[in-house]
Amino acid sequence: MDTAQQQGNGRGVGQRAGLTRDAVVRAAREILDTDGYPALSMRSLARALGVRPNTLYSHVSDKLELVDALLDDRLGAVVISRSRDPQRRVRDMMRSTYDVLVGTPGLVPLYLTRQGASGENAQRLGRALRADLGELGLPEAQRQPALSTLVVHTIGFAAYATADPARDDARPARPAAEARAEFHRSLDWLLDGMLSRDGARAASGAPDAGSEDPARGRG
Amino acid sequence: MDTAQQQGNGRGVGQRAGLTRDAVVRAAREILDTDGYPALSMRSLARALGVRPNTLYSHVSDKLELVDALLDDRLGAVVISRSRDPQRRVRDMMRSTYDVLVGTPGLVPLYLTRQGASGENAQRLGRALRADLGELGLPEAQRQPALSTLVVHTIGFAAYATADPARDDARPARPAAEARAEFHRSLDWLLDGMLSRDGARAASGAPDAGSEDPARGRG
DNA sequence: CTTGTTAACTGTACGTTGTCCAGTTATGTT
DNA sequence: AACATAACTGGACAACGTACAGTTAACAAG
Repeated sequence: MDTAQQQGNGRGVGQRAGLTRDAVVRAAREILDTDGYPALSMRSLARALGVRPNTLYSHVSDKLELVDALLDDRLGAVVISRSRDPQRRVRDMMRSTYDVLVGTPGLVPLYLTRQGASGENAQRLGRALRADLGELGLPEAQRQPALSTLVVHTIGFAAYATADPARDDARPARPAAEARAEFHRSLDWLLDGMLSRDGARAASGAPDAGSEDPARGRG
Repeated sequence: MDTAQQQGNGRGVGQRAGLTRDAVVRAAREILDTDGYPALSMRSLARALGVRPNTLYSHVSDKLELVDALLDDRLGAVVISRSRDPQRRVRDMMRSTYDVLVGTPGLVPLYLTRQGASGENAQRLGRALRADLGELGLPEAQRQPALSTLVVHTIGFAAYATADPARDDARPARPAAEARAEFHRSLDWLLDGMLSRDGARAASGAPDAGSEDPARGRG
């Protein structure tokens, strides 16, 4: 943090600004926190760094790569629970994930689009959760499905909570605390269903025959 | 369908093309089906209709409005289940929703962003589901939360299933049938947890004290 | 059958985006 | 002290959504 990121735009051609990939990601995160995702463009980011837009491509190959870096970066803020009860651990980590995601609204849909960020932090979190699910008695083969179920559910709720409501209808934009409580409840439902023997039965051996063939899209 | 939508670009100024808002939406849906969401721009849509881009603004106020129309349009393909068992009805409708959503990959994240489309079809589906949830014994106050839980969960899974995997890692891109089965299982879990008395207890009166304060994002 | 109003269209253009190409030159290596 | 590397600039391209000001076809009213 010695020579970098002052916005000194009075720099001639060939003069270095001392950027690093990390500095770029960090600056992007700052824009994200301050002005939200729509305000994050390669150009605004370059401007914030006192640099021409194309310069960024020396440190990041793509906007997509930058976004991926941001996604995983965020996941570093999720706390790995240290509770004694494994179910409580899972619950707390998912709650924490939700809170972190809701903290950066515009980014959330991208977690879905990018299949949940496969970076370092994501893997660390995934390992912890898988271990806990194993400890909770889920057979090996069901752990990964259960994990992505939890993750997708959580991201989905975060995305929904941070969505801007449709412009035309005047729904009063439900407060964040309420959305959070709703997520907590649904998470309990999901965990209950997932971990109860009943749930296991319904999942594997339920009479699926006689289903009325729920038309796979007709348009 | 008499005078419209042939791509006769040899039309002078002031000459009408006979467009209607419906024709525009229909053409947009076609582009969506054929070439996917990224290929849908106001300009490509105009090109497909044999018209200049700004013409579209006579029929649609915005791209956002167009997208909203498309979102709800899609939901029209969801089949309202007629099964005898209300839980089966709910399950089938959510499954159908999933199938429909997966049918238009690029559109799915927008359902989250736009808070699930509040158009005519969405409301029809919502009414049916709420009624069934009532029939299943959920108290009035819990129906709406339960409904959005189901919806968010379903959209989340559809979004995840249709996401293009991160470019760098070579995960073998799990087949669609597998993703579908996974969704079915998770939906059963969720319904089980939601409708069991156990679930109700865990949701309302569980000892939430003593939680280790799952840090709400630390930076 | 004329007249006037409305709204569907075109032409043009603005500002924005991500990204590429061809240079320049500071920096680290030999 | 000469050289390779890579961090930068200048400029540009193709695409995007959308606005403004015209032209004129279609329709209602007289």
